[in-house]
Amino acid sequence: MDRKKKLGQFIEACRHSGLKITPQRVAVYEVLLTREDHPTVEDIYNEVKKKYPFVSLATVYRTVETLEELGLIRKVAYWGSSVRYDANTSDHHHLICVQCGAIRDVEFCLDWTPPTNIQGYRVHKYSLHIYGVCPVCQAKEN
Amino acid sequence: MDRKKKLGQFIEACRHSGLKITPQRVAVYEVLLTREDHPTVEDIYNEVKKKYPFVSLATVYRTVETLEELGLIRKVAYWGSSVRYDANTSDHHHLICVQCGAIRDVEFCLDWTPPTNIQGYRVHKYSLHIYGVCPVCQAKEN
DNA sequence: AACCAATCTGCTAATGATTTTCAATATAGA
DNA sequence: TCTATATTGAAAATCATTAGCAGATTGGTT
Repeated sequence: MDRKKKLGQFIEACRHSGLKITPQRVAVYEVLLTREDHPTVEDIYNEVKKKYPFVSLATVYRTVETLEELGLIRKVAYWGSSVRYDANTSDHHHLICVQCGAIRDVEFCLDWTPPTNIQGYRVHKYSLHIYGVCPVCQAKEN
Repeated sequence: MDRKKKLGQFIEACRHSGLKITPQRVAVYEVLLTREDHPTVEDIYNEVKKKYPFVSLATVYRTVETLEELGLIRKVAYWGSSVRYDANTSDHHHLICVQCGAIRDVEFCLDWTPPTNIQGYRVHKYSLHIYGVCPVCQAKEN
């Protein structure tokens, strides 16, 4: 579906910035396009390794940084100790499990727009973090 | 003002949990009660060192963990590489500078209450993260 | 189809933040 | 004051992330 389109945009963005299109880069971005759970770099690495067993963790770190600079992915403010990434760069909110750290997109919008100036800060954007217990962790409680 | 009261609650909580009341613990909590900028552990350490030059960074790490377990302080979901702590455990929102990472409390409330169940998550609470450029960084732009 | 310059990659070592280990010390209750 | 137990400081260990470098790939040229 629009995964194809997104990959096309990525190729385009690389060309535009003089970046080379390597299988590793494509693979990293594909993993991010596929997953809904806001994976860590380690998660992405494990996924990419299935296809390219020789890929290096350092390359995955470098690639997510590149993708972020291209504006194709975002860091997600997180709970645990590792950074998580999100290929959905449109405005949306997150649902965070306080037990296991799972992060999902919230499927509704809050129709609220912040003032452009709050307490002297020049405001860019906002995001809502909703904390709770995910269905999987609830099941474990019994 | 109610810093006294909060310290009293802390003493009480320690007694209740069989934790000893040490000058280091009190000092760490006092720093957190005083500061409005959601300091990192390193920040707290530097502040505590003024009073107790021999304090160890490890002790500060241990103490913030203890305080968090007691429910007296909270980790703040963060942007940069170090965890930041907040002695304000009531519901409130944060204003984050995307340049320098400064975090301030937002002085207004959003009168919105999330549903108690969202996409299967049992919702506890939420917080709003507003990103922008703080006055100090704006001044540096000139 | 082979060439070349520039960019990338994988490996390894370095860094920064946080946690653990452990012997010595301080606290709280008897 | 005495003692059991929790806590501390200092140093080593761990985890996530970044940097350095030599060899391999990419993409534009012949």
